[in-house]
Amino acid sequence: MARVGRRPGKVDTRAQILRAARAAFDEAGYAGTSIRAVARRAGVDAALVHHFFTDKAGLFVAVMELPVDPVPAERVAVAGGSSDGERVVEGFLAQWEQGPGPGGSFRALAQGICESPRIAERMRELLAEGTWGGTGHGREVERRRSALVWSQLVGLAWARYVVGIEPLASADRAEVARWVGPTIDHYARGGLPAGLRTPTGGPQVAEAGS
Amino acid sequence: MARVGRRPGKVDTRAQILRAARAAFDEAGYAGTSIRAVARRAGVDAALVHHFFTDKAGLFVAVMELPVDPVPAERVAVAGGSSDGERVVEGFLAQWEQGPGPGGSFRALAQGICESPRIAERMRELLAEGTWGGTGHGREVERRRSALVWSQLVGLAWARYVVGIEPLASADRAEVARWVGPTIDHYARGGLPAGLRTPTGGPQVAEAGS
DNA sequence: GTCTATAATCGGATAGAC
DNA sequence: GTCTATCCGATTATAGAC
Repeated sequence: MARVGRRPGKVDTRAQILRAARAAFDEAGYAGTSIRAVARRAGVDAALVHHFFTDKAGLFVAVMELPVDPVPAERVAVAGGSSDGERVVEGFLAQWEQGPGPGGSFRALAQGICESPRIAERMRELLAEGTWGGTGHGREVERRRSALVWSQLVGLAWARYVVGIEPLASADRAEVARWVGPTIDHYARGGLPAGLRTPTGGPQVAEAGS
Repeated sequence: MARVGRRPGKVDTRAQILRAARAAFDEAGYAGTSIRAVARRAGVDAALVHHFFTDKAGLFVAVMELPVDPVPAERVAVAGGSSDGERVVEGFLAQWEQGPGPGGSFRALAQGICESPRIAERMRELLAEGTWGGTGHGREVERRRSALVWSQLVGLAWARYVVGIEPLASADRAEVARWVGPTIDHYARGGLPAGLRTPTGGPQVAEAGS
């Protein structure tokens, strides 16, 4: 009874720093965000940030850990049986369009990857680890498919959020998904035996599954 | 006669700064490169760089102006009649693999775009202006095609050069081109009338009409 | 046009007291 | 766990002498 609503004293400082850092990275990017600024925003001291996350890259990696997973969409695309490209694209985009800034998190992530080799490496790990669930056959091909899917998704996000190329920047998610979906399908499960083939051919072939 | 071989006294200082800046950006990225470092490298004073290019972003934009054109490949893809996707991809990659660092220029460019809105805007301009040569019909569609092509190309470069995702990072250019080429073809001239269609299907649909 | 010197900040990181 | 104080390094930008 008395233990029910136990308020976590001061447990939230770390999480608070994380939230502040995430917001700051979203707004100002990786280089544009200082540890001091994060601390100020979180209402704590800068040294605290340090002794929690060691250094700036560590903080960034920690921030990226939980809230936004850069891979799940891709995971779905390759591993899941229902590789509906459109859904994958829409989900991928939706994930980055939660916060206030339009795709601010993506910009921050991209910036971080550019600047810190450590972050880039962390991304590689994430990608590699999340790629194939249990399928042991055709490792090489699966890896290739996964990489190709990811390349298109990341390029799309880049065009939409960072550079702002029209009509990709302003179009509806659903519309963009319609444009890019087939490519994802192609990469994820299109036939590319050896000499390669052209894109899937999808819907026009009666029930394309799914 | 006497004027033939006139050596340009000290005309090369500006160009020298540009070369130095380009090399520096390639190696250390945008944020990692200081104006001072550029000046040191060029053998001139930092103030000179300033009074030539105003600020860091200006220098970067100037650097990007001439040596590497981020769009020509795409221009070929959309405008040129011979929209050979594979060629486009290979040309695009080859362009970034000239210098010492593997794709260092791309990383630098990406970093610059991330950080400086001004650079991002400059990129937007470049993209927009280089997109359609003289074709006035189907502006909207052409723009979309162009944007999609660019999204895939940039995503590929990102995966290959910046993050280093395998097998995209180590594979031969030609091989990567074989993987991605069909997608470029699809975006550049695949049929997507209104309700959209799925990837080209290319060869199997006789003359796709364009 | 070119460079020296310096101003004015601001960044990350550490040591050590509460 | 938390914060104060501080070191040290680097950067942009400017003022002004040759």
